[in-house]
Amino acid sequence: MWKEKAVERLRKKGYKITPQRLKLLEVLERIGKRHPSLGEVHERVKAEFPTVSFSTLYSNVLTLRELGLVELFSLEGETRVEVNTRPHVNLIEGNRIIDVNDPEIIETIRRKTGRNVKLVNVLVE
Amino acid sequence: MWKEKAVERLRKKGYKITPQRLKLLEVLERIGKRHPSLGEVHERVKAEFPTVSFSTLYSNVLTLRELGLVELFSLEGETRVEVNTRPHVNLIEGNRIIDVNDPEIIETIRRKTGRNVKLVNVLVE
DNA sequence: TTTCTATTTAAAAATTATTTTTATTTAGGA
DNA sequence: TCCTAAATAAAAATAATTTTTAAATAGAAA
Repeated sequence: MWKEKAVERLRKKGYKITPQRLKLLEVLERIGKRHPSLGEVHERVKAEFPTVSFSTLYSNVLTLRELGLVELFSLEGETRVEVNTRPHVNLIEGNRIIDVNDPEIIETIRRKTGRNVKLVNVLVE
Repeated sequence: MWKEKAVERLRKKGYKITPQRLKLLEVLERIGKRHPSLGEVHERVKAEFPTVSFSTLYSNVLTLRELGLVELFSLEGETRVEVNTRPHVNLIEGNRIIDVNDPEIIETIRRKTGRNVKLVNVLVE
């Protein structure tokens, strides 16, 4: 599971496994597929660990990004968290984001652009 | 040209062709390909028409979006302006954005997702 | 088990980027 | 030239981070 991988990587890099971090990992494992905004993640974490401040959450999300455990991207002025760090397609319609696992799309883009694709955000109507 | 099309559509919809708007259209025609942020657009406009306020520029950009003359998308916490309203691929590497006109990519995505594609933002490394 | 200390946390302040409000000015039709 | 709805500029308000700093603590070492 993603959470176990995250704990493992944090440990290996010398980060401390604090209760706040564990709760964050738990929440991301649970709702990461929804590509929550930082504010939404904070709300979810607070629901189960009310003393966690936004700045703590924020700094921990940045740590996860440095370790390659999450990607961040902007949508409508908010930062969204992407837990699926493998190249894939996000179908974005307004505020809704749907994960699409379709290697052919990724491969077509890689082949035609010659670039190493991290994430594909498709705005649809 | 895009600017002429924009003037035409503004007129048809009853919007007034103010000097501030004309300058905005001129700037967007010139630097739109770079996907400038709102702040960058404002700087460029101010360089040639110093009294234009951000709020004026902002409200005019929103008007252009309503008329389908520009698209807006977020990148690293900033709103970027997209003048190319035809479906296409933006190759995004950090702060650099490169337009890629490749109908095959668009068609592959449309076919595989069954959705009407507006814009494809590809994050590459 | 206790100590130690670099790391982490929480709170608050600061920053950045919009978004809204409002009083004044003006483009363009009559 | 006049008129007025639309547009503008300035400022205030809001939203979302990002930074700063002092206090608390995880976990290694004794």
